[in-house]
Amino acid sequence: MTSRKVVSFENIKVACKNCSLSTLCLPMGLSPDDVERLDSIIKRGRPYHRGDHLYRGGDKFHSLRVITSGSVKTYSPNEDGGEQVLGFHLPGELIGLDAILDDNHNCAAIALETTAVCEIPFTQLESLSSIMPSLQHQMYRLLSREIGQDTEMLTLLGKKSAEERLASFLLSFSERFKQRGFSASDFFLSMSRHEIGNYLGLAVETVSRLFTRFQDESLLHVERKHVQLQDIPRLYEIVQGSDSAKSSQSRG
Amino acid sequence: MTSRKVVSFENIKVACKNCSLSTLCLPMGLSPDDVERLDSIIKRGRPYHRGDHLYRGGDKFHSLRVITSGSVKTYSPNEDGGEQVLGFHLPGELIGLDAILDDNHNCAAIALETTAVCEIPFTQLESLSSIMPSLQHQMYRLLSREIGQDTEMLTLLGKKSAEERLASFLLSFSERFKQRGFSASDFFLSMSRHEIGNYLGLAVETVSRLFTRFQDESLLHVERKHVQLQDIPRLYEIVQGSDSAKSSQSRG
DNA sequence: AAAATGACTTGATCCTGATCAAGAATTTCT
DNA sequence: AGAAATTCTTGATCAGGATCAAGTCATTTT
Repeated sequence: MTSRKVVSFENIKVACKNCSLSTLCLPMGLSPDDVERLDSIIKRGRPYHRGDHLYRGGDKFHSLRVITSGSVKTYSPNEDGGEQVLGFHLPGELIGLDAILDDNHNCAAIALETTAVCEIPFTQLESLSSIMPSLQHQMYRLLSREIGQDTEMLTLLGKKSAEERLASFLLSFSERFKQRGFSASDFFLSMSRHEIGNYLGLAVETVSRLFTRFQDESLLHVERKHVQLQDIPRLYEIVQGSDSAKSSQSRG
Repeated sequence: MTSRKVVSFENIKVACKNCSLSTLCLPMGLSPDDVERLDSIIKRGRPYHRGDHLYRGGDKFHSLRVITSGSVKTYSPNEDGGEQVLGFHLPGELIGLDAILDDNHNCAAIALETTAVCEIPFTQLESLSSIMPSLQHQMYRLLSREIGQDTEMLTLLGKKSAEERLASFLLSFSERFKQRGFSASDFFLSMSRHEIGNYLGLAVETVSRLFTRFQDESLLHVERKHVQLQDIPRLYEIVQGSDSAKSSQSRG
């Protein structure tokens, strides 16, 4: 056996340069050399199972994390025992950015299904970004993007009706699945109705009723976690908040 | 006149090292030398008047801005002509972070009163942060803080009642004025009731009624924009969402 | 397979806060 | 100063979505 050219399957899989997510992820836009250097500080652990915490509120912050497979819910435990769901994260997405401020996780992250992640020790990432302007720039961009996404969410929670919120939620998943090479119109949601409601500032019952209504209106077909979007353009109209979508076909 | 030691008032005023805000602002935690270097890239223009835009949605992004006096509202124009108020910014606060992503302002910023700002050209800031690890770290922290603040706001809009929202709003100003050396209990709000309502996801009328009610309950005294908080501890109880505050003295 | 558990749906009712409407106070304009 | 335009307040009514309650379906346990 010639050892030089033989690489095990595992070795191929775990490098950024071989990762199908690299165009969505931290290495986005970096040169191959830079990707290699970034890769050298990344740790890949065993996968998490459904319900496992990646980190909890109060945990010491050491690493940012990128989901590589599966999905994750982040949430902020609030004083009175409840929680606010902050986001649902798919492969390629970076979590933990809010913990940089004081080296402490103020939020928690939990696996919604079997989930693998890359861990990026932040101190090392910071050092690396000092000597790699493109990485520094990428970090600024990712942090900025997170802020932009949060402000979109503020608009959603501050101004949108229940149906606009759910339509927006579904289209967000549609777009993100599409980006990742999956169907934009046929997918499984890994979170419960309760979690969707919490995230969108709605009661479970409202979410359930809306799914039923959207199905009655032929916007989608839904069966438990399996969603098939049947009229994406009209979902976009609903998100716009214009009542054009309503008036053209109101109720059922 | 000996020219060496004579410095004009203006020269003193415009340097970070002489600025009373430096402990709240970008220079926070930097060494005097580093502050000096940061200072060298900062531009200080003429003040804005009430209603002037610092930037508009769609403007090309070139600088982050720090408010040095006055106050600023940031908002995101939404499709149907309306707007979502994203924040009210006081001296020492940094705005424009959301524009790093694509070198474009997606939001707008407008002066609520006569307002002075420092402009920090982002390209130069980025170069500087490459060679000044402490500045880079500070930037990461500020971006992370912004994310944390946004997620707090998500909880507010997703879960809190109208009275919890207004109490939270007032205490936020109370804390920020206090940090800046002003009274925590006696201040002027520079924004209109309409803008408060928009920010908090409430109708103007609701905001107005809540002010009246809070006054009836001796939580505060309000006259137009002038607010005097009379029972800060109870306002904190209200924010907690526990109905302890309600039950102890309901309505008036 | 039966029972238990938890997730989801559906229906009935209630309540918070929106909307509509009008008047009062303040600021701006001429 | 007087008129006009805003902003703010207050009252009356309405509605979207929460809450309460019960039942259905799916999954897990024994």
